[in-house]
Order: sequence, then C-alpha cells, then structure tokens
Amino acid sequence: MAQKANNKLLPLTEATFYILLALVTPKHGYAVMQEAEEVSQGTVRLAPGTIYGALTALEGSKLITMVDTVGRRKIYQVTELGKQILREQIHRYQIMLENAVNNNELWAASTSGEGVSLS
Amino acid sequence: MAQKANNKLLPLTEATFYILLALVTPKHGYAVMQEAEEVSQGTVRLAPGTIYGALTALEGSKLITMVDTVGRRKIYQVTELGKQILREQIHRYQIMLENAVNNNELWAASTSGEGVSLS
DNA sequence: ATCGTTATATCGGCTTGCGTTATATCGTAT
DNA sequence: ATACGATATAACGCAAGCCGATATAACGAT
Repeated sequence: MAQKANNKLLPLTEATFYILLALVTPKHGYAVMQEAEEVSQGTVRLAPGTIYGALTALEGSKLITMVDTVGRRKIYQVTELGKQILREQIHRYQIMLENAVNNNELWAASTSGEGVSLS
Repeated sequence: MAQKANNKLLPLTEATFYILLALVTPKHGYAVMQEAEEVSQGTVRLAPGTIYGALTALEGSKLITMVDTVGRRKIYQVTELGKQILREQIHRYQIMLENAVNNNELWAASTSGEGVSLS
C-alpha cells in the first residue's frame, strides 16, 4: 500500500486522467478519444495529436502497455502502476474538493461587505 | 447552471486551483504559497516562480484583482469571475470522481500481476 | 478490381506552466 | 545605526502538453 514514491508522475492532467481511466479496459487510441469525450460529458475533447502523444509518453512511463495489435490498431491497457497512479490522483481530487466545499466564502452570495468593485 | 462561455480558461491546473482558492480571502503572494501547501496536505508545493507567474497571468485574465498594497506586498483577491471559474472546475472534478469511483475494474484486486487477458 | 470515403495514426510547432536563480525590502539584535 | 537573517518579488529558460495538418490503411460500393 505504499503510495508515496511515485509522485514524480503527479499531478495528472485532465486529459491524461481520462486516457488512463479509459484504458482500464483495453482499447485503441481512437476509441479512447471517443470514450473520454463521452464520459467527461464533453468537458474534455482530445485532438488526435493530444492522444497519440500522450499514449507514447504514457507507455514510456510504464503507466500503460501495448497488449495487442489488430491490423494497424495498437491496443493499450493500463498497467498496475498506472492504476496506482490513477488512485493517487483521485485522492488528490478528493482533497481539493474537500477544501473547496468547505470554503463558505466561495459559495456565499457576493452581496456582503467586501464588495470589490470591478475596476 | 452550466456556464459554458468561460471554458476558454478551463481546465485549471492544480497549482492554479489552489491559488484561486486561497485568494477567496485576500492575501499576498507569499501567504498564498504557504496556504496552498498547507491545505493541499503537501501534495502541491508552489515554487516562487510558479506563484508570481501565475498571479500575473491570473490578474491578466481578470480572475483575480489587486485590492491593496501594504508596503511592497501586493494583496490579491479572487474576482467574481474567478469564483465562477473555480466552481466550474470543481464541477469538472466531481465528474471525474464519479467516473473513477464507478469504475469497478480500477478498484478490483489484481489477481496475478498483469492480466493480459483480452476481452 | 478500383475508386472514394471514413477511420486511425504520426509529425512538427506553438503555447503555457513550472522551477531555479537572482535581487530587493523588512525586521531585529547588538 | 548597521549588519544579518528572514521575507517577498521579479526575470529567465526549459520542458511538457496540446493541437492542427497531413499521411496511410481499411472498408464498402459500383
């Protein structure tokens, strides 16, 4: 359960996060692109260059591995290391959300005393 | 309430997120540095260059504004736009977490190292 | 079988963000 | 008053990440 040593690879970008998450089940680049856009509810859009660059980098870092090739399609899958990193990133998101939701000022209506007039 | 128009500024990096969050209450650069590191439980460490660069950029994007100067200290505070962006980013995190926790494969115990079993 | 269309991957450049280092100002003690 | 340590800001350069345009392969239609 030692999850402290890998922090060289953190934090993940949103794009990388979705790519890794999609590859929990094996698939090829184009499919990752589509799934990421779908599950993110359209908040992330992976351009071709983004995904293949990321895929190559991720493979270099051993977070994903190529498990098969179907025609010219390369099928990738997240490694155990990749899953671990993913879980650590999730934890980071949890910390951020805790801080955010506990910040009353952030959610309060801005009619209170501060009134910073926009110049 | 989906504010879709501001998405030019999203996603925020983790560093930027914590800076913005810290500036919900006005403070100067160095203080932001300390608070971010504290509330993030040490997961983010803002080097000097990181924070002042970000501060300048953020001011340019009108996400924060300088509300006062105390000696040579510049006191910044998040603007209403900044808060809005912050909330949108929080929503993005929520979506990511939902996807992650619902992914059973991710949390399943790995039986034997790398299962290269194709589906 | 050939052509046209869609799917899939690669390359190269541009932008942005981050960290390192250098510099200025403040507080405090003697 | 001055010197020293702590606090605060700024300028610079490198690397990473993201995207657009482009090339190649597969597939269906005629």
